[in-house]
Order: sequence, then structure tokens, then C-alpha cells
Amino acid sequence: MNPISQLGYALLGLLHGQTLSGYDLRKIFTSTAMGSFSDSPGAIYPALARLENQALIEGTVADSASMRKGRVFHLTPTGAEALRSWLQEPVTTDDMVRGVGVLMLRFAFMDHVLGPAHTVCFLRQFAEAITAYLPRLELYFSINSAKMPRSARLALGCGIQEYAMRLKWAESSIQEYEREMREKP
Amino acid sequence: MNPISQLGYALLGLLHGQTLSGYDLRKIFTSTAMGSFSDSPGAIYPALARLENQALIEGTVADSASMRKGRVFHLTPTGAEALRSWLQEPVTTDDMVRGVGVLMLRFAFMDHVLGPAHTVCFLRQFAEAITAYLPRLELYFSINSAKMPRSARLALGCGIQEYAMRLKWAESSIQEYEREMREKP
DNA sequence: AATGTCATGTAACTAGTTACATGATTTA
DNA sequence: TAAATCATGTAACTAGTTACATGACATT
Repeated sequence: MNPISQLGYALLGLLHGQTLSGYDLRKIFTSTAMGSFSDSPGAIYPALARLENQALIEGTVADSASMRKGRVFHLTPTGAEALRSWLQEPVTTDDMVRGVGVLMLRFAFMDHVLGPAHTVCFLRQFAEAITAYLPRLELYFSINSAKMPRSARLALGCGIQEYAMRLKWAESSIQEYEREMREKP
Repeated sequence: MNPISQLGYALLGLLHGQTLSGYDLRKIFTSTAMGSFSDSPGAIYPALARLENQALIEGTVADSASMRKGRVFHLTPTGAEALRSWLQEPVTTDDMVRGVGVLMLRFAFMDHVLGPAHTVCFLRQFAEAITAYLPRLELYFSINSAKMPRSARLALGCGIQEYAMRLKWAESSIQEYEREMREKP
């Protein structure tokens, strides 16, 4: 049971509910807002091969008339399960420190894969993790800002504002989900 | 002339104007707001060795009474030059897509290494890169949001808000610099 | 004397990067 | 038919990860 890389999970998430070729996946990384991932063939094709070796995805030759020859991939039950259990991992403060990118990636897939109830649960954990982390950052700022170079202080201030904004975003997103769940339960 | 990794530049930046040991640098990554970097010895010591091999830093044995034995590093003129030229690289929209983390890292060191005039110049480029990228993101949102899963749409919305916030931050930071430069020119 | 933390390093492994190779299918 | 682009892959290299090794010094 090998670990799955971030790119691996991104691929699993994109393959949930649809079959795509390696080229399709590359195009998604080049042309959409998921540009933080590499679109290089040297990253994607080996990643797909690893997922296939672990039986998390399966590739079938697409001989459809409209498509050029090439394999399209779909999730196996094991792969879908791996995706679900990744999405259900608890949100830790550590995840915040290392970078919110992974958390937002998980969130983006979440509603589609796990449904709104789990998604709200994730947002609550997300908000709580920020609520735990933000005071630590602010304390650090108040202690050290005086002796930091100006641009370092400004950069830290920007980071603090980012977290504050994400907290507000999470709270308003929770409300959006709750409103909708009251309307159609 | 080998390329320098992100961690390498972070180390060069931290060693600008001060001498630190490998352990000192590790502690900075564990305990301060630079937690996005790994504090593992297996990352830092090889990175220091690479920088030393490229003659960008120099390690000298610290036999000061208060310190345990170990080497402390300082920038060589070549290393200082490499740091400066990294900090002076133009800000591209591509940098935005791949992630603002590197840009903020550069900014944090900038005032101390290059002075306020260059820092304002960087902030202007930063603001302009966002001004170029944000409409693209918003266009993508307006076209695709209807057919995206709700949480994916919310995640994209959060990303857009983040960029908008950073733009405001950059503008107010520019003003802060300009105010100060009017006061003491 | 024993234990714990300081401090530096190494080894095996993994995943990503750049750059190239290959062939099929459109388009000019 | 020549050029461009679709589509998949591979090879060499690099840097980072986890885990372990080592010894000096401090604390009890």
C-alpha cells in the first residue's frame, strides 16, 4: 500500500465520475485554474502508470471514431475508495502551515465525491484549524514585527490577512450549504 | 552554473547579513512563519553542501565558547550576487499561476537586500501581474461556474478573492513605501 | 553513569524536471 | 507531400523524504 502523491490524488479526483486520457488531463492542468500542477508528460504519464500498477485506475483503449487512438482511464472501486478516504482525512493545523493548496484541492472535489454533508464537516474543520492557527501567527507578529525588515513584516501581514479571509470564506460557505440543506433536506 | 532550488534561495536569503549554522536554519523553519519549508536535516544539510560546492556560501568552524562545535555559514560575494539577481527577476503572470509562495518569499527578503526602491518596483510588477491574471480567472469563472460542482466553484471563488486581496495589499504596501520615502528621501 | 538534547550528517527511495523520441492524424 | 499538432511515452538528472547513524555536551 504505497503512498499516493498530490498529483496522484489530483488525477484520481479528476477521474471521478468521468473517463479521461492522459492528454485530456494534461490539458486540464494547462488551461484551467489547476495550473499549480505540472502539465509535463514526464509527470503525468508516470503518475498514471503508478496509479494503474496500484490498481487504483484502469486504462482502456478508446477506439471511438472521433478520438485518436489512446487510452482513457477510469477509477476502479479501490481507487474511488482511496480518493474518498483522502478526502475524509481530518484537517490539521499542520496542513495550514504547510500550505492550504492541498486542502483547497481536497475541497474542490469534495462535494462531488462525498456530498454536501461531508463538505460542511470539512469546512467546519477548516475554519477551526484557522481559528487555532491565526492567533499563533498574530502572536508571532506582535512579538517579532518590530525587529523584522519592513518587507518581511508586510509579507507576514499579507499571510495573516489571507488566513483571515479564508476563515470568512469558510464561514460564508458553511452558511451557503446550510441554507441549501434547509431548502431541500 | 547550476540552478538553485527554492530552499537554496531561502537559505541564501536567511544568511544575508548574518551567519547561521545548519541547526539555526532548521529551527527557523520549525518555529517561525516559514513553516512551508522542510526542517528535516536530510533537506537542509545537502542543500547547504550544494551551495558551498557552488561557492555561494562558506562555512567556518565556530569555536566560540558559548556554542557547541559546528559550522556556521555566511554568504560569499558570489552568493550575495546570486541572491540579488534572483530578487531582481521580473514578476510574471506565470509566477502567479504556479503559486505566490515564491514571490512572497522573494518579497520578504527584498527590502533588506535591495532596499526600498527595488521593493516598490517589485510590488508594482506584482500588482500588475495580478491585474493581468485576475480577469482571466474571473472570465474562466463566469464561463464554467455553472457546470462546476458547488465546492469546486467555491474553491475557485476563494482563489479569486485571494488574488483580489493580494492586489489591495500590494497597493497599500506601495503607498506605505511611498509615504516613507517622501518623509526621508 | 545514564539519559536527553544538540548538531551534523548519510543512505535508500521517490517523484518531479527537462529534454528527447516516436508515430499517428490533420491541415495547408 | 510537408508541416503542425495530437498523443504517449522514456531517459537522465535533481532535490526532497524518511529513517537512521554518530558523537559531543548537558542534566539528573
